Amino acid sequence: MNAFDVLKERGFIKQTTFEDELYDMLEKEKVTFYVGFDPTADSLHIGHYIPVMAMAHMQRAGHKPIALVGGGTVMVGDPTGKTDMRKMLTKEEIAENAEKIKGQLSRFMEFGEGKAMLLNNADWLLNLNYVDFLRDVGVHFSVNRMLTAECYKARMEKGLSFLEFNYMLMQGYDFLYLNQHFGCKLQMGGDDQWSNILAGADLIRRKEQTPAFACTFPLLLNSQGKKMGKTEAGALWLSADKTSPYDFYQYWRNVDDADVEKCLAMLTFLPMDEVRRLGALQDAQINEAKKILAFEVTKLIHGEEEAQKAQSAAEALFGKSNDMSEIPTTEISKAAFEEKSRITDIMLACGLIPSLGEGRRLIQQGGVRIDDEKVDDVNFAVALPESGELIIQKGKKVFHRVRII
RNA sequence: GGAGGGGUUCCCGAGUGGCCAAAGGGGGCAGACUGUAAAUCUGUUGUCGACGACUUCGGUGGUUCGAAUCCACCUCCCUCCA
Repeated sequence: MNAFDVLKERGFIKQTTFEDELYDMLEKEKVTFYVGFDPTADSLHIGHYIPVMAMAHMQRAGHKPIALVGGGTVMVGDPTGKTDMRKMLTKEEIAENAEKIKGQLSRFMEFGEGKAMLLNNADWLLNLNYVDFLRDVGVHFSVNRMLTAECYKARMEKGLSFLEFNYMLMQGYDFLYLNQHFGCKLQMGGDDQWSNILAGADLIRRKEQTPAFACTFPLLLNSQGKKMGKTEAGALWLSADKTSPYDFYQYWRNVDDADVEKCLAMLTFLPMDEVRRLGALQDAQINEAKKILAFEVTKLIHGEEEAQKAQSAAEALFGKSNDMSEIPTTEISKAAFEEKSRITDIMLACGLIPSLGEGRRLIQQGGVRIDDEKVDDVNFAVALPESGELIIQKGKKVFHRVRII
């Protein structure tokens, strides 16, 4: 099956250039393509996962991925769709983030001789000569045309610095560089990158007179058009330190009915027949599909063992099983417990609430239970449990174990 | 460089001397209803030893019994002109 068909069927294709030509090329040859990742944080989040999955599908179909860490381009910052200029990171922060992201990416693809490659554009961007670059690359860009690009619209209102205006040229140059040095012919990325990707493809066609293609993925939006993967704590991260496997699992277990099929198609490797079957389930039955979705995605990101644990924890709390072993747990020393045994203090110590006032509010509204007993006194003093542990429930879905040591 | 307009709580945005911990909306959290869904309705949303106290309205200093509100300086942003 042509890689393009696979991606299309699973909903990965948003826009492409010269679709027919691209299709033919993917049919006939092993295509080297690249996707860029900006090291703005020290972990990838779920938004990056769409491209990662797409790369994996491409690799399975026999093509050669290049994962490009934007260690050079972040120095400038992509203004696309942003209303404000991004906070500038120091060179040290960027280098550190780039390293961590490299580590994460290598879990999702096979790297090595003849397989996927991992590059950092800092290696060629940082030492560019300004005048040479302008004469070499800058001549091919029309400011008039750039200004009409959709991606700068938000900035035409609030202002765009010259620094950021150069971002497009740098990303375009990346593509050219990869084309010249590695025969890269296709750049893929989130749909917000469309303008930047086109810039590169055009640059190659102009300078090298050879074909180059652009292809974008849809952003992961829920049925209401909002970006998915946002939680109270911010983004849904791929690293276990930032988003625990349990929380990660719960996020997918709780997706909107309308989004289940799309998520299964894009975030898992389940065969499409199965995806369609699960997505068609109605009413309460669709919970089955959500369980599978949550398990599969958690497995891909955190491994089978963690996925299993997250699933048993969820079943213990919401369902039939009594296996309570995998709930998030906080250990409190006996001395500390005896000193501060007020329920709100304990919740604060567990990180369940940001302040005592918040805890008080929760209790007043009947949202706190200890070992399934509703707490109705704000100053309730928790008795030292004989078993050495207790389960605090916050709201309907958040469970936390306290173990006295 | 010149002229004008602004910086308010998580976000947007009211407030122009005491009645302001600060309207309204968004978002968040909780309750009801449910399928660990959505929609809807209700409550709540600075902190704390809590009918009180403390910290908050870009920063610093001042006027005043009393300042988010008035004055001075500083700083950042926007618009127009150069």
